[in-house]
Amino acid sequence: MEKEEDLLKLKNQICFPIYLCSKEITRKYTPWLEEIDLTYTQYIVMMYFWEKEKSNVKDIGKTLLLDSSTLTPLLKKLENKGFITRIRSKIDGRNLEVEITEKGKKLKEKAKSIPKAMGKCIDLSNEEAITLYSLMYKVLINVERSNQ
Amino acid sequence: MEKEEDLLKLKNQICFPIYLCSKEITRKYTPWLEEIDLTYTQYIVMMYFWEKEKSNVKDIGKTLLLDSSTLTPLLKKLENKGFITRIRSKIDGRNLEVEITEKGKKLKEKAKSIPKAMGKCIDLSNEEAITLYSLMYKVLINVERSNQ
DNA sequence: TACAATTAATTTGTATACAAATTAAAGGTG
DNA sequence: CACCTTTAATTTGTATACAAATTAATTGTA
Repeated sequence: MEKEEDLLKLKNQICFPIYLCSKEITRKYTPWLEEIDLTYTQYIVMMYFWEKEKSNVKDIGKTLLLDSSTLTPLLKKLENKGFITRIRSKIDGRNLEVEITEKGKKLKEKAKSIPKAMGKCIDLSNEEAITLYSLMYKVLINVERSNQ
Repeated sequence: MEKEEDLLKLKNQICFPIYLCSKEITRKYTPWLEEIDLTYTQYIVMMYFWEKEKSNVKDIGKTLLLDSSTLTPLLKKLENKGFITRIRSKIDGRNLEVEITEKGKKLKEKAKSIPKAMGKCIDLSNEEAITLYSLMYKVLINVERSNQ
């Protein structure tokens, strides 16, 4: 039986390894992403646009769980790099229409090899990966639900 | 059979949910940690000191996988709050001796309830938690190993 | 149709994160 | 013992993150 105070030990924490994993994985991506002039968060946003050509700040944020105040400067950077365009909507001036460019679409070709390379580093069996995947989404759903 | 380009879809990413989980969990901690005047990273560092009263920047960084350039300002903040002391070593002037204070030790009492509250939000069965835990450390070890 | 309420994005402020450069101290070697 | 190398921490620069405040536009309603 675990004492309440033992739960504060790092080795008994479940969140700590998740935090570490996220950081180390992001760090691992860096050299590959540098070759295509992206950071990890920018890569996530580009993946979003490789599936959905046009969107707006709010919808991006809802999918990627990113605050608009994080997205605003990030999208400006992607615009400067020529991967997306940002145009204030004429129908509803509150919205910003964000759209992938041809250059942005072409970037997908260069990024193609990254998932496999990363998968090799993470080096989980197919079964382990599936288990991890579903557990992560379970935690996500539970944590989000507990917000209500 | 998955096409190479399908691996770039967000729903096929294993790293993306880890990234999301880490962020959302950190966000979930915030209100509880605010009550004891800590951020999540500061909390991690305090957990470290609840197990090891005295250390230095390098050793903290090695355990928590934090760069010294992240730790320097963070430790100064913890010092300002009175939870630790920072004293340049007299034996080896390159080292900074970082030590928990009485106030820092007392903080543990206030933090005691946090792990259980967080566990309730995450809401995994014992078995799931163990599986997740070991998978996270497996990924961590694999990713670190791939750095050599 | 004025105007209050709502909504979307931006700005501001604070706190990570890490790479690269710098500083300062200690160790190793001819 | 001078000097080169190594090591530990700090500083600098860039990029997230998010809360709270602000701005600008639209919507709902009396």
